Parts: sequence; structure tokens; C-alpha cells
Amino acid sequence: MVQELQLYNTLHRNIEPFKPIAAPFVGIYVCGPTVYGEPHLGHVRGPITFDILHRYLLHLGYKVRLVRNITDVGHLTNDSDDGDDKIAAKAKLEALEPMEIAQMYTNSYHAMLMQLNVLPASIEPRASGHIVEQLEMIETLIQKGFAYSSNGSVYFDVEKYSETHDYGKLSGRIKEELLAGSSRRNLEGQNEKRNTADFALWKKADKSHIMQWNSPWGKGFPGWHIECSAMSAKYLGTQFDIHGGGLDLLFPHHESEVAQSTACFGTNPAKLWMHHNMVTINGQKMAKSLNNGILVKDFFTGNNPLLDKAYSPMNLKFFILQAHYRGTLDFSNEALQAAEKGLNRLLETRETIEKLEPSAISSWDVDKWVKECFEALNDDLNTPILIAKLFEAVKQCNSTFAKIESLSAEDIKKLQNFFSLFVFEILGLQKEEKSQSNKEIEFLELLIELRRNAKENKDFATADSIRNKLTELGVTLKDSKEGTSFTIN
RNA sequence: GGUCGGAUGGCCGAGAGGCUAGGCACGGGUCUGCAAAACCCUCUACACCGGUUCGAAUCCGGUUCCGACCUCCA
Repeated sequence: MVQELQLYNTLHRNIEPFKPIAAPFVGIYVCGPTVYGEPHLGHVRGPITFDILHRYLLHLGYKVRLVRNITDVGHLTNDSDDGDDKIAAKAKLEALEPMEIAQMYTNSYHAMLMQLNVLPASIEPRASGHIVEQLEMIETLIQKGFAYSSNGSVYFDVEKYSETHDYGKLSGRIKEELLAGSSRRNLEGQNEKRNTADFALWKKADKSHIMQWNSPWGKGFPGWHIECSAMSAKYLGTQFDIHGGGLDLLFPHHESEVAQSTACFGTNPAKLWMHHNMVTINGQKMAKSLNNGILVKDFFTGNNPLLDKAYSPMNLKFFILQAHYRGTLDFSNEALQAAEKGLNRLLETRETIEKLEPSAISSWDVDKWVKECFEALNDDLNTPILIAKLFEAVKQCNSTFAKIESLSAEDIKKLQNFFSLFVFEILGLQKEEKSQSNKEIEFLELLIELRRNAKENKDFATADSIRNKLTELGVTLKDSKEGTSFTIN
């Protein structure tokens, strides 16, 4: 290894060396989706970001346990008394079982991960399957005096916690202000709480509520932060290496997780907190409330007014990887198409490397290039830099192929290995083969053959006619020394 | 209102006190029957105003604009 991996820790607002608690084992908890809708563009960034981390740690030889939860219960539409569970609300609307909805969208989510070539999680726990663990934590919190029940619900006592701990340290909030209540809301429905900053651990459910469980405080359902605390502790221990999620979860979700877990287990849950930034559209965050989301499946079909055309999963992935995970990334057709062309060029280089002829000496330094690639990854997973380096290799490789530069046999081998390592194993890109039926390919080959004959007879009118017709049908012919190849849109 | 970020060339995006990424587009060229594709070359930017410095896009102060979080969110 060239140097050690450094990652930005939200907790310290700093880039710090990554040191596992119990190497070679690494425990990672990532906040997964709430499965009440089709995955949209925003859902794509988290899995991709943490997949790079996952893949790189595996490459470095760590034994990684990646836990990514599926939230199928618990999110409230608001924090007031008449709060409704999102999944239940949708179930009523569609007259389906809540679990059916959750399963349906879980399947969509998994399909998306597969298309994006994201490695599967080690454990994918569901909130609804861990009600017992959540209840246990809540009871412990009450026993320790950090939580109180009120009218069938249970709330975390932020003021009590703040006497001995720093509520707000993760998100950089000022606890006095949180306790005083924000100026922006503070409406009714807060009367059950001792303080507006308190958050629900358990919510009482009324009879119309579909998803509900028995508890010592009556029928209800868990608050939306407790599942992550309960499940991460169960599968990774009360303290683990990395907790990841979107920046929008920083407050209140992660802050509350820190508070609950710390109060319950006496230890800060994660040593390192990683947050990826949002995807924006015309400079604005994509959000349910703004109604500007684009579904992931729309990208693959192009079926959305905001999209000029269809974009492949790898195209989308590469587009995301070209920006650093901590910065916002603005979506546009132009940028997506730029990424598409770049990706093709990058991917084609793999074949070019195979065709390289060795020289006695190398005119460029492959070792230095490899070192710089690792440095980019080690620097808080700087994929844009890594990609820039990969394009340097593309250029050198093409120039070597054109005999402008030269590489020794040993360096060619090295280039092959590391290029594949970075592009395919660590970035997790893959070549998308469009599967065509054999018949179609045979027809095409026949046409290409006819055109070749026409060309040989200098019958360019016929040759061009074939080419133009095929272009209209979405088949692009490429003539080269070796013959004619085709691509199908 | 509070807190925290950001403003980089036609577009997307790195970087971060002197060596001034990368992709795409544009322009020029090689190749080609012609194209397309591919390949090569080219294109010198850091919101504004002050200040620190031999030197600032990078540091400091101020200004303007934008965004995020504070409410479900990836």
C-alpha cells in the first residue's frame, strides 16, 4: 500500500487516518432506504459512495461486514400527535398490505443495486423485524432516566441527556438553541413532550394505524431513529468503525442515534461518520416535497420530461463518481452525456491495452501512475482524481498504441492489472453488453458483407445507402482497417 | 430567524499560497472513397472589493448571490 486510507469524519470535521477497531475486521453501518416508493436519483448516490468504500476496503484486505438497513416502518410524516406512518398511509391508498408495499419497493431497490453493480450488503436488516430489540433499548433508556413515557408514547429526554453529554456535537448544533426550540416551527402537538427538542422513541398508534405492535405503553410503533441504533448494536456491536448516510440524515436522525446509543450503551456508536452530499437538479435538492425527483428506472428508459434520452446504469454511476462524494452534484443532460462519452473511451482502453506491443523501454512511469491512483483513493475516496488519472492512462495507452509512446512488456502487464483493478474492481464499473439475438446479428453481418462488396466495386452509392438506412434504424457502422464493426443504440 | 456550506473556463467538475487536474463541447489535424468512429493537438478559469505576502483562485476582512439543515428525505 502506498499510504494509508484517510477519510473525512463528520464527528471531528476533519480528514483522519482510518484505523479499524479490530483489524482485519471492519464494521460499517449505512442508512438504507425507506421503502415506500420507487428509487429515485437521490437513492443512487449513497449505495455508490459506500460501495467504493466497501470495495476498496476489501481490496486492502479487510474483512468487511456491511450492514444496510431497510426501513419498512417508523418514519413519521411529522412529529405531532396525528403523525402517520408513511408506509401505512401508502398502503391505505393502494389497498395493499403494508408489507407488500415494503417488499415491492425493496425489490425495486435491489434491482437498482444490481444494475449499478453495487456489491450486496452482508446483512440487510429490516426495522419491522427488530421491534423487540428496539423495545429493549427503549426500556433501558427509561430505566436509565433518559426517556419518559407520555400518553402511550415514549420520548427521549434531550435536556436530561445534555446534562452529561453534548447533544449536537455530530451535527454542529448548539444545544441551547435546540432546547429553546427552533423559531421556524414549534406548532401544536408538542404537548406530550417535556421539551420540543425531545424526539420519539415509541409512538402510540390509533386504531386506524395499520402497522402497530404491543408494547409496555400500549399499541404503537417505533420512532424513526431507534431502529438504526438497535440494529447497528445487534450486528456490529455497541461501537463500530463507520456509520454512513446522506447529509440530510445528519440532523436529526444521526444526532439522535448518537444520543440514544450513547445513553443506552455508554459509548459513542461509530468512531467515524461519513456523509455523502445531495444530488441537485437545477441547483436545488431533489426531494419529495419539491416534486422534482427522477426515478432511477426513468434513466434507463429515458421516459421522463427532464431527460433527453435514456442513460445506462453505468453512465449514471460514472457521472456520480466524477464528483467527490462530499460535494453536491448537479444533474443535467449535458453532464450526463459528457460522462457517457468519457466512460466509453475509458472502457475501450481495456481492449487497447491488450493490443499493445512491448518496447525495450518505457517512455512513461507506470509505477508513479499507480501510486498516484492509490493516493487519490486514500485521500477520502477522491474518485474524480482517480478518474482523471485513469484518463491519463487512456491517453498514454492510445499514444503507445500509435507508437508515439512506448512501454516495456513488464509495464504493459502492470498497466493491464492496475487499470482493471481501478476501473472494474474498485470503481465497480462494467462493460454493458447489449444482448442482441443471433438472428439480428446475422442480418447485420449480411448487410455489412454486401456493403463491403459494394465498396470493393466502388459502388459507393449502394454502400452509403446501406449505411444511411442502418443509421436511421439506430445502427452505427464504424469502418476501420480490421473491417467494419457496429454499435446498436 | 439560527447553524453550516458554496461561488472555478461554453458545460460538468478537481485542486488549494508559486509547478496552474480530468471529462465533454468548440477549433485544428491524422485516418477515410466520403462520412462516422477512433486518435493526436489546441483552448488558461477561479463572484466582487479591500488586505497579508516577493507571489493568492488558494490565507484574512467585508460585499453580493446561491444552496443545505433546523420538518419526511439518499
